[in-house]
Amino acid sequence: MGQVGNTREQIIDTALKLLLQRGMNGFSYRDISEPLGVKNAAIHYHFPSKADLVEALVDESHQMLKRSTAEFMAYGGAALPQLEGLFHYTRTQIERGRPVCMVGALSVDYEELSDTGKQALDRFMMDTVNWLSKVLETGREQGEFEFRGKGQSKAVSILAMIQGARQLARIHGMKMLECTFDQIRTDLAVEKARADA
Amino acid sequence: MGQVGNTREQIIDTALKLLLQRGMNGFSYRDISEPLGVKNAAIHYHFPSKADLVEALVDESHQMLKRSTAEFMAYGGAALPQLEGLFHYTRTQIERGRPVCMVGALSVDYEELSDTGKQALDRFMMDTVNWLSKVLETGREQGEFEFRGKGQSKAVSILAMIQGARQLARIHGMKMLECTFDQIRTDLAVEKARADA
DNA sequence: ATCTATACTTACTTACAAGTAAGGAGGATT
DNA sequence: AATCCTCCTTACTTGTAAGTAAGTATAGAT
Repeated sequence: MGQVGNTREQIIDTALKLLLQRGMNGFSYRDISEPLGVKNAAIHYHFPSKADLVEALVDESHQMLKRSTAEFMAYGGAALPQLEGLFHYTRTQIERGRPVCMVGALSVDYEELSDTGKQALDRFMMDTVNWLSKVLETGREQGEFEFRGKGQSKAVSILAMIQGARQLARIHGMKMLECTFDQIRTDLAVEKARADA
Repeated sequence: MGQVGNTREQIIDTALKLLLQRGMNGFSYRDISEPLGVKNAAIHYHFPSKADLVEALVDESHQMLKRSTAEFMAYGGAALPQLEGLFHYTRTQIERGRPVCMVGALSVDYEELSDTGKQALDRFMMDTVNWLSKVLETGREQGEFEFRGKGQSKAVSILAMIQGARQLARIHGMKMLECTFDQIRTDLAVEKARADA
């Protein structure tokens, strides 16, 4: 009892899984406290209201993805490995008990979110759009990708696709996700790389 | 009181909006009964458990889309108007108080669904994939569309995209949806129709 | 006229969720 | 040595959700 900051991290880890597995109204503080072996009120100590908790979880998700995209940069300036990094990140999240993404999960409960929660979700989303937007345009300039329209528009559509595919995958299996990843690759591939009719 | 089958339809209409606006655990039988001016138990009379209700709502959504896709056929055999029909259908659903789609909403609560509910959701999804798959392949054969990969794969990715975009639109406004529709059009357009770099 | 099925209402039970108030235990601070 | 801050626990309140059992009103069939 009383380890520095340990409980808070464990709460976030447990609550994040619960939120993404069951939705905002599908879990209670009890579902968090029981597996951690603490009492209900301990959660309220760290996160007075559920709105506070959910907001922290949005920020946590945002930071997690940000840390990963920063790592993808380490693969060099190439765009394709960064896109593949995003695919791999998505796969890993599912394997780690987070079947759907934060934006997908909370879009359903959107009207119940606090104002700051809504803002945090919007920041998360737009930040990701902007990152992918740059990756796509860089990729096109460098001759790695081929696509029509603006980078921003393509980025929105690809993120929508991944988010949707992750949900389809929960219902009909991982092949829905992999099939979508393949379609994104095929759609972006430069002419010579085509293999189909 | 006692009009034949009227209450049941009103329950479905009200509950469908509530489910898509707030998610499966975001509304109660009271939220349905109060606006309809009936008592809580009246809902339980028609739908003994919430699992029964949700299953009926999945079927209702499925039938609604099926009726619409059947109407799109009346536009003639052309593929593009059928795709535009789907876009229009999505827009109309949002305007009518159904911001996200059934598959997107329930994918979050998937593990809480009854077995028959899961099956109904899967049928809905795969039925839609198969319909769009045919539209796309017909469109490609007729020279209306141009795309790489299999029709089935492209259909999955487009449906994932629309589902995701509908959720993004709830958070960041309708332009997210329209931007995605435009991207789908641009991606599918035959060479001569290109307008961008 | 009675019966019966449908479509409810009244009244209730059980369970759990969110949140709070007050107190305790331990380490660090003065 | 006493105090204070952090991180909890105990014990509670209030509200609401799901579901049920038993009764009632009405229409149509017998």
